[in-house]
Amino acid sequence: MAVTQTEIAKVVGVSQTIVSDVLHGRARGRVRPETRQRILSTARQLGYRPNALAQALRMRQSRQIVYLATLDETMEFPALRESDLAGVAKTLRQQGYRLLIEIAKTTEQEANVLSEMIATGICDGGILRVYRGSEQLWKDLLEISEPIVLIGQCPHPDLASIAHDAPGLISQAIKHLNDLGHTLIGLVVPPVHDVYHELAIGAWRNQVGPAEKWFAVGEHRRDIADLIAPWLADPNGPTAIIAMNPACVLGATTSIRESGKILGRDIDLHAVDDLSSRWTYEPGIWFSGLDMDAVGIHAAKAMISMLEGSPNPGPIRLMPEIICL
Amino acid sequence: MAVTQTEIAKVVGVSQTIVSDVLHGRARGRVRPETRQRILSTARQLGYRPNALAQALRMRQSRQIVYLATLDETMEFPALRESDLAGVAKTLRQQGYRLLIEIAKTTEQEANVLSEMIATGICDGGILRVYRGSEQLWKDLLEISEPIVLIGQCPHPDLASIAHDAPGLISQAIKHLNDLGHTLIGLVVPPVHDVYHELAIGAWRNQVGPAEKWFAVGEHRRDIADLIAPWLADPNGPTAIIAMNPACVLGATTSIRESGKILGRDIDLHAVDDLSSRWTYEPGIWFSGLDMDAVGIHAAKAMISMLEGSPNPGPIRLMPEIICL
DNA sequence: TTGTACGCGTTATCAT
DNA sequence: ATGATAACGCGTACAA
Repeated sequence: MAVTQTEIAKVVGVSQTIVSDVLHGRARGRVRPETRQRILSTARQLGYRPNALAQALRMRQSRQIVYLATLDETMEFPALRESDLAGVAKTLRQQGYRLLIEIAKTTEQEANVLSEMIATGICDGGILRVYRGSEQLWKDLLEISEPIVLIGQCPHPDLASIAHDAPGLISQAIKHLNDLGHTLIGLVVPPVHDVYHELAIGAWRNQVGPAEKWFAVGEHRRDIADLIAPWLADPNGPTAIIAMNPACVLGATTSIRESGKILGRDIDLHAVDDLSSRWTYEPGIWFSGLDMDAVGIHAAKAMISMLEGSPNPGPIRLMPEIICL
Repeated sequence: MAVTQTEIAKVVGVSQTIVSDVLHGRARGRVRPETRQRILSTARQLGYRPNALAQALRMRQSRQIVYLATLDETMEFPALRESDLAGVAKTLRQQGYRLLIEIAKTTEQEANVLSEMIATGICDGGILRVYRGSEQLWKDLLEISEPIVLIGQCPHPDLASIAHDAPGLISQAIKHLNDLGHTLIGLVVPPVHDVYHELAIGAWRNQVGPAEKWFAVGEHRRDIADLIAPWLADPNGPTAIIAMNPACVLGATTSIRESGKILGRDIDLHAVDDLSSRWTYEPGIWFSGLDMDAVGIHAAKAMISMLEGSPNPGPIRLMPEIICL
C-alpha cells in the first residue's frame, strides 16, 4: 500500500495540510521544529513517496513530455534514432520531467496525436521528430497552445526546431576539401527526399561549379560503388567525394578500393553521418560527425525553457566538428 | 480549456454520473435513448476528452509502462537500441498503454529507479533492458510486486525475460556451416563480457572441438583484421568464421579481402548481428539476423499478459532465421 | 431511469 | 503556528 500524507498526519497527530507543507518545504513549512522533525522522520520511516498522478491532477501539469516519431515501415534503416532519444531523456530527467514515446503512422498524424495527448492531460508538450514536414503540418502545429519542439529541418520561424545546419556543414566540408587542394568534389546521397538532403544537395550545387555532374543517388553499397566507378576511372574525375550516409560511405570506399586508388593519397572521402556510426568506417576518411545526442539535449533544453515561459527560440542549427578517422 | 464530464452534464441537464456512464458504455448507460444521444452529441460537439490523470488516480492504474535502460558512457556503440523500443511502443499503444523512457546510470540502479516510479504511481510495470545482471539485481527485482519484463539474458526462472537463444543460434550457425562442409570454424567476438556473449562463446567451445584455438577478441575492424590474418594464411586454418558484431564482421571481411581469398568460395563468413545492420555488410555472407523489433513486441506482450493477470512466463528465447546476404 | 455522495492524493485558500 | 475545507476530474456504491 502506498503511504499518503494523510497517514503520516494521523501518525504524527497533525493535519494533512501541515504534512504537505513541511514535506515540500513551503513557506508555511516553518512549523514548530519539533513537529517538523516528527513529520520528516515518520515520512522517511514509512517510505512516503508523493503520488505524481494526484500532484499532476491538482497542479494541472503532468510533468511529462512526449517524443513523437513516425516509423516508416518501408525504410530500410530504422527511423527511431536512439542517440537523440538518449539526449532528450537524460536532459528532461535532470529537470524532473518524464519522457513518453509515441509512434505515429504518418507525419500528417503527428499533430493529431500530439493534441490528443495534450487534451487528455498526459503531457505538457511535445518533441516531434519530423523528417518530411509540410505547410499543413506547420499550420496544424502552430494551432497547438502547448510547447512544441521539432527535431528536423523545419523552416518556419515561429516553430522551435533543432537540426544540423545542412548547408553549413556541406560548405564546411567543401572548404575543408578545398584547403586540402581539391577542386573537383563529387557528392553521393541516398534516395531520400527530405529537407535535410535537399538543402545539402543545394549547397553542394551552388559551390562546386563545374563538378556538378559528379552527383550520384544510390541505395546500397554495391549500386553506389558501381555508380562511382566511372568517376574514378575518369582522369578528369573528382578528386574528393562527399558521402551522405553509411551506404554511400561504404559504397565509396568499396569503389575506391576496387579502382586501386589509395584513400587519402589519390582521393579523399568525406563522410557526413551520424557520429555513432564512425566505428563502421575505415581509417583515413574525413568525417563530419552529426551529434544526435547534442540534438536531443538541445531539443529538451528548448522544451524546458519554453515550459518555464521563455519565448519560442525558433530554428536552432548545429554544426559538427570535422575529424579524421 | 479542457471539457469535463460536469460541463457536459450541465449543458445537457443531467448529472455527471450519467455522462460518465454513457460515455463509457457501461451497464448503467442504458438511459433514455434521447438523453443518451444528447450526451453523446454534445460531448462530441464540445470536444470532450477524458482526463487520463483523473482516470488514473481514481482507478489506481496509470496505464503507463516504463522502459528502463542504462546508457554506458564508455560504450562505443550507443546502448539504446531503437529497434526493440519501436516494437515495445507499437505493441503497448495498441493495447492502450503508454510508454515512458528512463535512463539509469548503472544496472544496479535500475531496480531502485523502477520501484521509485512504481511508488509514485506513474507506471504499472517496467520493461528493463539488462545486459549485465547480477544475483543481487534479480533479488531486488523479485521484491517488486508490479509486473517486470527483462530484455536480455536473465537466467532466473521467476523473472520474465526476452532474449535471443544465444547457444541455440550458435548451434544453428555451426550446423549450417557444417552442412556447407566446414569442419574448422573460428569465432570472433567483441571485448564485452555480458551473458549473451558468454553463452555464445560457451556454445561454440562445446561444439567446434579442435577448432577451439581459432578464437579472437577484438574491438575495431583493423585489430580484428590483423587478428584473423594468420588464420587465413594458415593452410590448416578455419574455413569458416562466425562474427558476433559489426566490427567483427567488417574486420573479417577486410582480412579476407586482404588475404586474396574469395568470400563464399575459399571461406565462409557467418554474421550474428542485429537485423537492422544487414545493409552494412557485403553480399555473400551468411547472416543470423537478430530481430530486435520482435524482441520488443514479445516483451510488450508479456507485460500486457501479466498486467491482465496471467502468470509470469519466465524466460522466453527467440531464434532468428539464417539468411544469405 | 436518474441523482447523491464519496473518495482517489494532492495543493491552495481562508479562517483561527 | 495550525486546521478545516474546497477543489482537480473521474468512477462507483447506494439511494431515490
